[in-house]
Amino acid sequence: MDYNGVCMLSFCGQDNGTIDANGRVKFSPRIFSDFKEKCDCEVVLHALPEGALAVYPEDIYSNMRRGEAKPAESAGGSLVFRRNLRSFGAFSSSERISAQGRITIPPAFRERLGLVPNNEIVVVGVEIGVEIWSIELWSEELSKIDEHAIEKGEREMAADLVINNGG
Amino acid sequence: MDYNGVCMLSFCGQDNGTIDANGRVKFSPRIFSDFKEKCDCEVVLHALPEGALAVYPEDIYSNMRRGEAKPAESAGGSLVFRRNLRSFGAFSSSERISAQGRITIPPAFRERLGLVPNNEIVVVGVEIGVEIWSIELWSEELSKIDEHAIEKGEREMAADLVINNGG
DNA sequence: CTTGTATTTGGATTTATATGGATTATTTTG
DNA sequence: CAAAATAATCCATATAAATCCAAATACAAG
Repeated sequence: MDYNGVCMLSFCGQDNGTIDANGRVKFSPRIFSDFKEKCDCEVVLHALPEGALAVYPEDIYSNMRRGEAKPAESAGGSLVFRRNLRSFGAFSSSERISAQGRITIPPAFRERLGLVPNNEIVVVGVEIGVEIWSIELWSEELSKIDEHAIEKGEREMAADLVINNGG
Repeated sequence: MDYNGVCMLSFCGQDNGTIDANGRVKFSPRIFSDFKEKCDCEVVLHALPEGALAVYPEDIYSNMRRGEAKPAESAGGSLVFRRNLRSFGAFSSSERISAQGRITIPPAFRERLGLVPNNEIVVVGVEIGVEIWSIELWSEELSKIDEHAIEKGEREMAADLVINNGG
């Protein structure tokens, strides 16, 4: 069942939280409800290079990974191919969200992402799933997003000044 | 049976471990479960040139080698082909994972890969199987993977700033 | 060929850790 | 202000890791 009768937007908003002593994160009721509905709590965790832990419903992740044709045949002869398998295999993991809405961050991912026990974290909705950020890395990421948007806007304005006879 | 009812992704994640005094590595319950399911614990070990020991289910390894068609006919006339056969022949070996989830690294592979008794190792999931790395070589490999991902991301963001009239 | 020794292999026991649930406190909402 | 819902804490159980030990095998010497 959907959350409080509100169902239009899935996986949105930001929730602050902490990682408990055993490396577990608890989702807010809203996010928990979305995962129950979309994938019966079966998710894939993927450590992103920019420093966040993505949490996607399983089918979303499958679609992302589809298109890797014939992995076995290609792995023997190609270093590029093996590195590709490594960067997805090593940084992904199937997990299940518990009945209390908690998920354990695999130890191998913790250091890398700043997601160590007792730290403050932010759960960020990204429409197709959520991302878990350490509070420090999230504020850095926000700055980068802002910076990029401002730069892009300025370029757009500059382009608008150029007379375009073809228009 | 699959592990904990979670089965979508096989052979994923990273597990730290050690090689015991007799040169044996123990797989995590997850990885062990994947091998039981996929190949009844019959695997092929293959020492990769980048310094890891690949552990593949037997049929995966067969598929990998199938790309190299008709070895008998080709071997007579081609040095490249003979060398290919040699490097796979010399650096591969069939093994069976024990009932406790342990595997013995053949002595011939140890020195070459830094996989000597009492060393720290990392078992890395690569979707079609796993790789066993010495902790030192793995952190070097990780740096290379990270560097590549970061460079790729920066180029993508830079491209997004360019005004595209065709859009 | 036989016996003694060393090595290796597999399994059992102990110790530590992680998981899930229950309880209590806090906050929110009507 | 009361009731419900959510968050935080704590604890019991289950699970996995580490250590240790015994059996089996291989090896060497006599």
